Amino acid sequence: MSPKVSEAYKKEKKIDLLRAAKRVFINKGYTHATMQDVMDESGMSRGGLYSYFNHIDHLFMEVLQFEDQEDILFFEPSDEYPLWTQLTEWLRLQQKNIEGINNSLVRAKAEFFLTSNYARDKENYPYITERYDNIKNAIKGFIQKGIKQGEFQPILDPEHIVLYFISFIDGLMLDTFQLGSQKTDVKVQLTAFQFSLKAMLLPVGEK
Amino acid sequence: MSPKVSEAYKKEKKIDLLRAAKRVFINKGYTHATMQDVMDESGMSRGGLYSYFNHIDHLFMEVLQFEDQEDILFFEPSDEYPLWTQLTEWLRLQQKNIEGINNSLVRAKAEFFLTSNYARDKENYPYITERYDNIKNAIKGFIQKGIKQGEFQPILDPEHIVLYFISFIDGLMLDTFQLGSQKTDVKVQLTAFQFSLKAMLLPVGEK
DNA sequence: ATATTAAACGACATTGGTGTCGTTTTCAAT
DNA sequence: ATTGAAAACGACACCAATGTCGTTTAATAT
Repeated sequence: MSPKVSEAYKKEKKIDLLRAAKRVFINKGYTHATMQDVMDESGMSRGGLYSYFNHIDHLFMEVLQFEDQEDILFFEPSDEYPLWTQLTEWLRLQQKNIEGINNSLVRAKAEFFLTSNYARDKENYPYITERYDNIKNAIKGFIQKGIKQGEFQPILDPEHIVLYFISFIDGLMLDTFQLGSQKTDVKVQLTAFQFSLKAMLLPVGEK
Repeated sequence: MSPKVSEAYKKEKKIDLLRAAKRVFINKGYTHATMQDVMDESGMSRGGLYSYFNHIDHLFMEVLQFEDQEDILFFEPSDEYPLWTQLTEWLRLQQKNIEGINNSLVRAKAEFFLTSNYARDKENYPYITERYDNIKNAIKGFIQKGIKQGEFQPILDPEHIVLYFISFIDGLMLDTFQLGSQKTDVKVQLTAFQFSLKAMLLPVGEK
C-alpha cells in the first residue's frame, strides 16, 4: 500500500526535471529539443522521464506554466510612484530582458506557438489565448487605473493601445532574437515606443 | 551531346515545383512540411524532386526568393500623391494582407527563421540580415524623401522610426497568426500605429 | 533482516522521414 | 526506326527519435 517515496520527493524530482528541461529548451529551442536531450541533461533514464511526462509537448507546457507565474506580476501597479514612472521603468527592464533574449525561453515559446499541434488547437488547448488575454488585461487594468486617477488622458481606446503595445513588444523580441540586439537597437526602439505611448496616453506632468 | 529537353522546359518544371512547394508551405508551415508532401502536391517522384532540390531548406529558400521580388516594390515612392497618403494607403493594404495571413507564407517564414540551421547561420547564410536591411532601407529611403521634400519633419531619427516600424508590423503578424485577426483586431492596431507615425513624422497638412 | 512496492532503468520495436542509386521512360537528333 | 542522353521513377537502406515494457534497484514498513 504505502508508496516507496514521499509525495514531496516526487514533487522535488519533477521540479528537477523541469529545470533541466528548461535549460535544454533555452539552448536548443523547442523544435530541436528531444526527450533524449532532457534525459542527458537531467541524468534521468528514458523510462523514468516518460513516467513523469508522456511526451515533449506536455513537458514544454509544464515548463511554461512553471515560468509564467512571474510574468504577470510585472503589471501589478504600485501606489508609490506615478504610473508613468512605473511604465518607463518597465520599459527599461524590458531592454535588459530582450537584450538577453538568447538565455531565455523566448525563442522556444515562439516556435512552440507556431508549430505545436497542442499550441495551435485552440479548442482543446486554450492556453495561448488565455495567456494573451491575461497579459492584455494586466496592462489594460494598469492603464485604466491611470485614467481613474487622472494621470492618463488617452486619445485612443485603451483596449487598442494595449493590443498595439503587445504587438510591438512581440515583434521586437522576434526580430531581436533573429538578428541580435545591436542590429535591432533595442534601446532606441523602446525610446520610440515610449514616445508613442506618451502621445497616446498624454500622462499629466510630462512635458 | 544534346540534352534531352530544352533549358526552358527545365525552368518551367522548376517553377511548377516551386509553386507546389509554396502551396505546401502555406498549408503545413515549414517545420511540418516534408519532401513527401511536395512530391504528392507536385506529382513529381522522389528522385525527380531531389534532382532539383537536394533538401527541404534549399527548396524553401528558393521559394522565398521567388516570393521576395514583390515585397520590396511596395516602398517605391511615387510622385503622384503625398507620401503620407501613400503611407496610409500602404497600411490599408497591410490590413487585408495580415487578415489573410493564413493563406500566406508568414507562418512558414517565421518558423524557418526560428528553426532552420541555414537561416540561423548568419556567417554563411546572410539571407535574413540582408532581407531585414533591404526592407529597412526601402522604408528609410521613403521617409528621407519625405524629409527632403519638406513633407515630414520627424522628431526622432528616421532610422529609429524604421526599426520601430518593422518591429510593430512583425509583432502584429505573429500575434495575428497565432490568435486570429479578430482577436488581435488588426484594423485598430494599424490605426494606433498610424497615430504613432503621425506623432513621429509630423506630416505637413495633416491635422 | 526481510518483504513489499513503486521508482528508475535501458533494450527494443516502431515510426516517419531522408537521400541514394540502379532502372525505366521519354524526348530529340540522326 | 534507331539510338543516346538525361529526366523521371520508386525501392531501399538508413537514421533519429519515440514510446513501451519487462527487469532491476532501492527506500520504507514490518
